[in-house]
Amino acid sequence: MARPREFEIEVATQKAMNVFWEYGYGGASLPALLTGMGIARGSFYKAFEGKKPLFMSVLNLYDKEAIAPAVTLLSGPDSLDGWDRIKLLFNLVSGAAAKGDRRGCLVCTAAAGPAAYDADIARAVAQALDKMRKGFETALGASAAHSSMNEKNQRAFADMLTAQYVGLRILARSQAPLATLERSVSAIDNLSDMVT
Amino acid sequence: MARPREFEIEVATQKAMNVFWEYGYGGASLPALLTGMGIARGSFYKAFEGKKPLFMSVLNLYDKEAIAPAVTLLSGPDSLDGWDRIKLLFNLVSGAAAKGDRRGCLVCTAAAGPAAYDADIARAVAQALDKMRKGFETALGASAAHSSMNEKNQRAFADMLTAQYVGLRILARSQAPLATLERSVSAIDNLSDMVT
DNA sequence: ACAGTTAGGAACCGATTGGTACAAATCACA
DNA sequence: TGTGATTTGTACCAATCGGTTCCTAACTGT
Repeated sequence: MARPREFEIEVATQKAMNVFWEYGYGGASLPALLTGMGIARGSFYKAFEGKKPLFMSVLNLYDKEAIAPAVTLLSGPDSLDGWDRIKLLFNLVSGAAAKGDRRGCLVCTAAAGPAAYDADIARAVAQALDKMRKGFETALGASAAHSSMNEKNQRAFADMLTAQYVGLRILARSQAPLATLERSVSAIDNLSDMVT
Repeated sequence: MARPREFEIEVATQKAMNVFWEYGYGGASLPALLTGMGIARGSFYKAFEGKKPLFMSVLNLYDKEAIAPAVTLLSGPDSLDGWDRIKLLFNLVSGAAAKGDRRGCLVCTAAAGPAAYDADIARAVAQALDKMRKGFETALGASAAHSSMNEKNQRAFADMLTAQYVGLRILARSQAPLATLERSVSAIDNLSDMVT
């Protein structure tokens, strides 16, 4: 009953995610977003409500496409020991940097940026990171070496690993030497023999 | 033989540091900087060369006023065990957040922001963080529980602690719940009993 | 074929960005 | 008391920011 949209919202949001991921929220200008999304200004404001609402959608999408898989990895499979899952996750992080991916983590970059002055973004960031934290907690519970820790210490350890994850991803984005990232991860690997 | 400057470069740089610290590099607008520094545009461009050169000076000042003291804490005194110094540092970090200081660390915020696309800033950030890393390494060498670690593992552990520091300071800036920061630090405290 | 409805895209908006130009004010020295 | 040197502050600059307006193009149901 009217002219159909020439693009798909989800595809455009996905492309917007890539732009935000590379440039950050503040660094992604509207023209850059439009180019990356392959649409014009008019279509943009028709389909979305503006830059920030789009970013909130992007955060939601990133949660589905990046956070959730990480949490899934940490939560299973049962055939893999919990601590091995954690080691695997951190090795994937340094591995991504080794392959040249220096974008870091969209949520972590947002944490260091707009979350400081925007309550909505801060809330979304906190929720995403809390999922990571729960993932670490689940993995620790499924670790032969750590499942006997008392609940309080397990929770604290999960928080620490979350902070470690954030730090690593920020360092990756800051162009830190690859060796630095890999040594940090190797130290995590070694912790497996020590922290029980 | 000419009109004297009505302000002191160092004091103005100090004030600029506070503005950058609170708003970040990109978030600190020139008017905001001028207001914070208490000078006018003309004086600014006479005394400094622009926003980015000023920021480089600010990074240098931050290195002196915040990084160096932290490294000093990690490097001594000998009366305090190395690991206790590390614990103290992390407790100071969560303690600052508890007192309402949510600015995080200027260098860490820069790592997540302009360091991604500005090589000069990335270099300065990497240098500052490497000082922290060396501080951690020194402290580990002065720790009864860790001084016997082999050099490679000690280095990796120091890198890991640096990433932990960055993560914590970013989380503090992101308005993360204080309890999260404090649990992370308590986990570091507990590591002392475990990682040897 | 036509009416109704929506998407597309360019022109435009005021506000703000970092940076420059220049005249007036203020000093030191003769 | 000039005179030369330098700072100061204002006016101004082009460029860019995110966002709005509005006309045209394109499609669907009748």
